[in-house]
Amino acid sequence: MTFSEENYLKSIYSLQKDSPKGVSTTILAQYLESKPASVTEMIKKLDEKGLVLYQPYQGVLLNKNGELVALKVIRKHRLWETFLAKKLDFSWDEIHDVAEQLEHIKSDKLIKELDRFLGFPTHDPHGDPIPDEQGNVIKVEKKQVSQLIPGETGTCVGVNDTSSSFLQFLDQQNIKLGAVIEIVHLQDFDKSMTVRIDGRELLLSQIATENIYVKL
Amino acid sequence: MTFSEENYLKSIYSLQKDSPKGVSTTILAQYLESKPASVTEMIKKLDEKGLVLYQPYQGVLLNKNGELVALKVIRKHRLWETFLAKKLDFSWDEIHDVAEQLEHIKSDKLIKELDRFLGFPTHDPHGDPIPDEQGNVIKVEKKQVSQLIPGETGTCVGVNDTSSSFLQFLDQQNIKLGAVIEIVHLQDFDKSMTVRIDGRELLLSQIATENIYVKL
DNA sequence: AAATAAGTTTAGGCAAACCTAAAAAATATA
DNA sequence: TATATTTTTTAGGTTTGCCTAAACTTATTT
Ligand SMILES: [Mn+2]
Ligand SMILES: [Mn+2]
Ligand SMILES: [Mn+2]
Ligand SMILES: [Mn+2]
Repeated sequence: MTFSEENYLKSIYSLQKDSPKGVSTTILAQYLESKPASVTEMIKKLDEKGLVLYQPYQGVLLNKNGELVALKVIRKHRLWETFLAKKLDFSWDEIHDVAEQLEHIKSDKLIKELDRFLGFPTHDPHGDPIPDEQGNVIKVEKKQVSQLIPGETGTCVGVNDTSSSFLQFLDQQNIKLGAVIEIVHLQDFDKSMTVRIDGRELLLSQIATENIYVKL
Repeated sequence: MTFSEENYLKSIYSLQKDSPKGVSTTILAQYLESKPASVTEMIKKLDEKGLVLYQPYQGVLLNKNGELVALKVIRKHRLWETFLAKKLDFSWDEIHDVAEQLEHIKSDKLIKELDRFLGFPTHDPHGDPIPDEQGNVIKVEKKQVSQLIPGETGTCVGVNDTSSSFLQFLDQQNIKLGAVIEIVHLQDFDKSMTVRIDGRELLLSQIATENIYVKL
C-alpha cells in the first residue's frame, strides 16, 4: 500500500458520505488537488486490487476491504493528532499537516503502543472519533450550529472545517470543544447568528455556523 | 529533499569515515541494497544540487551542505529511536526499522518538541550521540572490546552492529549499556575472548567483540 | 608493457504517479 | 428529439528512482 493509494482511499471514505451512489473523478480530483485523468488511472488500479467498486462514468465507492484500510489510516491520523496536541506542544490548528505525514508510517506495534501511551483516546483534538483496531467508529449524533433555532443551546463537540484559518478563528473567539453555545438571534437575510458563549455575545456568519458541530 | 536523497546522504555520511578519499559506488550500492548504476545516477543528481563532491571513478564525499542534511536526518532518527524506547514499549532491537521511516517526517516544530519532550537526550538507546540542531556531534573516544588486552576493563557505551539479531544476542547475554566488561582471556587461534560481566564469565566471538564499544 | 580483472559509467527500459490534450460518453437544453 | 455542454476516459508525455547489459576506465597481474 503506497502513500498515494492510502490517500485515495481516505479521500473516497470522506466523500462517499455525500455521494452514496459513487464519488465522481472530478470531485475526487478537486479534493486531492489533482486532475480527473490522474484519478481515473488510480481508481482503476485500486479496483484491480479489490479495494473499491468502480464502474466507468458512474464513480467509485469503497468496498469492505477498502473501507477497512481507510479506517486504519484515519485511526493512525487521529492518534497522531492526539499525540501532537496532548504530549507535544501543538495547538489544534497545527496538528493536521504533520499527521498527514505520520499516518503513513507502517508499524502495527507503533500504533498499538501509541494508543496505550495516550490512554486509549476515543476522540481526536478536533472532536472526531478514533476508529478502533477493527475499524469500528463511534457514531455521535451531532448538529451544525446553523441547524439550531433561537433559544436552543448546544455543547460544541466538533468542527467540519479543520483548516488552520478556521481553527485559529475559533481560538480568537474562544470557542473550544465543550463550550456551551446558545442561539440568541438568527439574521434572516444572510443566515448569520448571534450566539452566547461564556456570557459573551458574538456574531457568527453562516459559513461559521455550518462548520461548528454541537450536541444538544 | 526526497526520502531516497536523504537515505543516500545518510549512507555516505556513515561510509565516508572508512573511505576518506571517496565512497565507491559499489560500496554505497551494497550498503543501500541497490546497484552501482543506480548509485551513479543519484550521486550525479546530489552533485548538481550541491550536496556532495563527486568525481567520476573517484567516489563521492559529502560537502558541508550535504553533511548538515545528513546530520539532521541522523538527529531525527536517533530522537525517534529514543522516543520509541523510552516512551513506548519498544526494545532496542525493535526501534531501528520504525525510525528509518520516522526520520523522513518533515516538521521543524515536531523535532524541536520531541527533543524537549524527551528531556534533550544526548545519546540514543544504542549509545550513539544525537547531533544538535546545528549538526554538532559529541565525539566520545571509545574502543572495540576486541582492542582490549586481558586484564583490562571497560564500560559498554555502544554497539557497531545494530541489527535485531545482534542486539537480541546481547540481551540474552545480559550485556547492556553501562555494563562493566573485563577481559579474562584471549584465545589466540580465533581471537575469541573470555570476558567477565556481572561476575559471570562468558565467551565472545571475534565478530561479537568487534561490535561492542567500551570506554576505559 | 601488455593482458586480464575489477570497478564505474552509459544506454536503454520499467513502474508509479503525475500531467495535458483529444476522444468518447453522459447530461442538460433548446 | 436533436444539439450543445459537461464529465469522464484514453492517449501520449514527464519525472523519479530503480533495473540490466554493454561500454569504458582503472587497477592488478603476468
Ligand atoms: Mn486531521
Ligand atoms: Mn488528515
Ligand atoms: Mn538506528
Ligand atoms: Mn537508521
